[in-house]
Amino acid sequence: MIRLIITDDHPIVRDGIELILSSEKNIQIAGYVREGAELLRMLEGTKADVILMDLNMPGMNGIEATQRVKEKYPNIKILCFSQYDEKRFVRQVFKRGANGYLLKNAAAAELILAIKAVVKGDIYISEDLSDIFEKKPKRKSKYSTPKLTSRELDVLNEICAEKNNREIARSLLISHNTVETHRANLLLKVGAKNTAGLVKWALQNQIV
Amino acid sequence: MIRLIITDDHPIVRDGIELILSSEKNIQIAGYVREGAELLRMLEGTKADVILMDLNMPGMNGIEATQRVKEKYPNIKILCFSQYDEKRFVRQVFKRGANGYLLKNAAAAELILAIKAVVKGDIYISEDLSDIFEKKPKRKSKYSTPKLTSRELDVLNEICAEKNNREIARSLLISHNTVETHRANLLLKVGAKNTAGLVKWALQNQIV
DNA sequence: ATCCACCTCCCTGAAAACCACTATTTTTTT
DNA sequence: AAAAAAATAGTGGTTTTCAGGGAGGTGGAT
Repeated sequence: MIRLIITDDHPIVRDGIELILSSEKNIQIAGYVREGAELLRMLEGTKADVILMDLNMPGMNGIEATQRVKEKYPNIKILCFSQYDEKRFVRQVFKRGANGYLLKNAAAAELILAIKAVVKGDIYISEDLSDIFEKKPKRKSKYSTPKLTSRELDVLNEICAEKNNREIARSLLISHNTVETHRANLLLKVGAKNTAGLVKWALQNQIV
Repeated sequence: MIRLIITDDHPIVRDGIELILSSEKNIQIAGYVREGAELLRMLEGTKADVILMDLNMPGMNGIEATQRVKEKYPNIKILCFSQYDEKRFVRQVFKRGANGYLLKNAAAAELILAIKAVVKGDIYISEDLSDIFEKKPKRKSKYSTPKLTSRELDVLNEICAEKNNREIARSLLISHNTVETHRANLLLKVGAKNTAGLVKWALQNQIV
């Protein structure tokens, strides 16, 4: 029997999942919570095998919740469930230990498939997203803040100073191509999508 | 018997609504479509009393669809159904003839209530939204950042969420040109040079 | 001695951002 | 009722970033 906790702030979604799973005899809904903090509280008293995790929630969001749950209960599988198909969420969430990523426009059958897959120990990723992982088996899921090299930190600092690549190149005395390489590596390491993400990360991690 | 068409691109949501309405004998789901154009096609061959309309859809969005439906079938009631953070569309949809506005985090009972209300001819609006029709508390007084308009704040928020102009346009349901205008004004007002500067300012002023 | 992380540099094509305008409509204020 | 502010949308252009490749050189660790 698979015990499932649904984490989503929309009752409609919960009901939808309930309906879909009602035909599945060996999946049992062990609980329903609206956001991350509530989930952590529930886990103290309730056993679960898998958590269906919405990413966009009020209070503690799904990304943070994924990390917290995995820190405390590494055996609980986490299947992320999101309407956003952006790469950055996928990366971030897997870096924090998620076991699957399902889009909300998935069909009913796919939901059941995905739950069973992650419980079995597999990684499940929605069709539309799988291309993201084909290329890079490189960075294994180390859910710690990525370490930046000193040169990358230099570049990040300059980016936060609102400089563009050519200006950065001039002040670091390197080619603008090199700056672009560092920038690309930064995006990858930090899990950002663009400059906005880099600056946000830098400020939140007190780099600047 | 109330004939209902559900317009939403998430199968999960449809299933949830189905489950909630299964207990209601006099509401019948006459159809299910994923976006506006599909809805219009369906209405040519199917009778309906009320449409539960998601606002944020691929293809034709709910605002445009509302207008089109009302032009052709003024008797069909339209109950808009949207995320909490799409409050700003309330005015727009009512201007186009909507009969109700329900948040997606509404409880099951509220959904049934709302459907019945609009069919009866009433206007139904979610509790959390009624304040919109009273007076507008100025955002600037609250946030001690008198510089930005509320729409600019919306855009700034989305920028910090690492979205590009087209993505922002899609989620605010405006043209990407408009987003660019807001962005240009933001750069001017904040005194930033580029995206990096905007994000830095936003974080330092606790906008996000 | 050789593997590896890091730094360096280069390329292309596409997407996105930025700039400088004009201009209409809607909403709020006076 | 008029004026001001905000929100909307557009044109047409330049610059910058992004996503991919590849590739040579260094210095430290195994």
